[in-house]
Amino acid sequence: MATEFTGTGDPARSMALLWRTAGDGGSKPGPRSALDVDRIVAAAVRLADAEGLAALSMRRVAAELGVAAMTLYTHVPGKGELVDLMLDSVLGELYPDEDVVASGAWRTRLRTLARANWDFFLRHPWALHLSSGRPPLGPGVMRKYELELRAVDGLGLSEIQMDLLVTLVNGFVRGTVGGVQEKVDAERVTGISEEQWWAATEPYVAQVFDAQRYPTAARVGPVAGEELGAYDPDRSFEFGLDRLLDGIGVLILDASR
Amino acid sequence: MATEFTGTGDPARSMALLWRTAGDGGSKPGPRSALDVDRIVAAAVRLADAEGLAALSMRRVAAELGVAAMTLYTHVPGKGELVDLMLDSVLGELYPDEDVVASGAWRTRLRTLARANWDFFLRHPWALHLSSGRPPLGPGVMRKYELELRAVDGLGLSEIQMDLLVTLVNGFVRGTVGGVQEKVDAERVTGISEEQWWAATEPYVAQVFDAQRYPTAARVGPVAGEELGAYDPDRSFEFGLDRLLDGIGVLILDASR
DNA sequence: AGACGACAACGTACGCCGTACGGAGTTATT
DNA sequence: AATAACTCCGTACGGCGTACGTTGTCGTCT
Repeated sequence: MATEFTGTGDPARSMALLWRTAGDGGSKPGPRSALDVDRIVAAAVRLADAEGLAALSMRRVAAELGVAAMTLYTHVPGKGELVDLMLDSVLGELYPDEDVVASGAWRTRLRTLARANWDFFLRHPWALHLSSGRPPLGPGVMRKYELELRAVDGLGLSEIQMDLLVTLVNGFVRGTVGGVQEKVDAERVTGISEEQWWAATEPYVAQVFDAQRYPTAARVGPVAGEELGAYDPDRSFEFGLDRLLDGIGVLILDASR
Repeated sequence: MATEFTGTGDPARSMALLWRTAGDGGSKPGPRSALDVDRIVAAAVRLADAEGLAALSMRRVAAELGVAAMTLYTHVPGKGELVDLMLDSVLGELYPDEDVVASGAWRTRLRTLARANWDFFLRHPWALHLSSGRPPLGPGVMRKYELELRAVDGLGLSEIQMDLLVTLVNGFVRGTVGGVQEKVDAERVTGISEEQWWAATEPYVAQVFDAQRYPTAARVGPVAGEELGAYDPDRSFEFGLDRLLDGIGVLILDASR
């Protein structure tokens, strides 16, 4: 797999699809469609959740809906746009309680924000592999940006700092969840569990590993492997988040002086 | 694109390839090969650097080498293993001066480490899209892990904390570079510049954007867009790194007491 | 009522992809 | 000289995204 690229088509069409502003509801000639964008997007999300981005093909989605592959193209310009729609759609799940990210202490707010994104990526691992460079500017993305800005509002920070901070926390979650989630992904795709993989690989590592050349790794690796292998996988998330929040605290303290 | 998965084949074969422990040098029957693993990996890296992971196909790599597609399979078990080899190979570029990450103040060391990884991902954007869940345990990966552990050694931290810290900084870079690099990626792949894309999209955003519903975004978005659009793209990297280092400083201070 | 035209559905086909398989040619060893 | 191992690679299969054109359905207009 590699990252899907999107936004290659007509922006007007993409925006109309994202905001569902296409049909005016007036009756039109031609048969009523049994399909619509929402059903297609929902089926695609279900498929990607269950089997990963690699399994997401127009033919598979169509099959899921009991329809021929080309039928999808009546409703969606192409796969890229479908992926955009999928992402914007699932982003709507974030922060069901909108007030939670904007009330209470800043530390709690940011922790909630980070945790929500972390859970989100665990629920929809495929979202990790989507380009974040040119996000689909649909309602889901807009809402997410707004709510996250509220979480860092009123702290005496400049607008620039607010934007940078939101980007930072999102980047941190993306980066950190990657390491954990990709293990789960790999297990599902390859059918080989983490333990099986390590058991198969470890003997060969032992053959080539030179403790003279890598003394620090020789000391830390085994301890970390035992401790972190057995523990809850999101320990690195909590650890990182604590460090990050401490650092953000310094900034906020400075800003309030 | 979506993330490439690897490590599906025989671990013994993979490790032998990674460590180049296959041939014993003894003369063997059969014609001498004009090709070898290094040449294949180098060609693949060149291709991926220039045109991205999506353009990396066995046929293209073979063409680059003036050879038929299936010829590659004589030297490499499959595409997954080739990608493993590519990653381990380019990781060897990191930290050409090995002492730099292990000497001086911890803050400088970590800054150097992060910057090196940031530059690395800018040079080889495709590496971002590779699964970090089950890294190819070759010499490049081992060396990287060792050198990064040295950067956090001697600070009074436990082995676990050292491992977590290295993971954290790496995760931060991955997450942060993604946002920047994918803009560049998108530009290369789609042929549409960031400005062109925004110019084409902005009018439609204006139509659907509701400043009542998104007051904070309405306030911050334009400022951030102007300021960060014009500035050096790695400003968010520097900003994030400063926050992160401040947070790590708190941990190290605690550990030394 | 009948004709028209817009629309949904979709069969076929093209050029990509990774790679399984088996054959042809080459060369060090026996 | 015979053998066996080895490299190279032509062909083919089942997947992919999707361009194109046909068919059949239905709301609308005459």
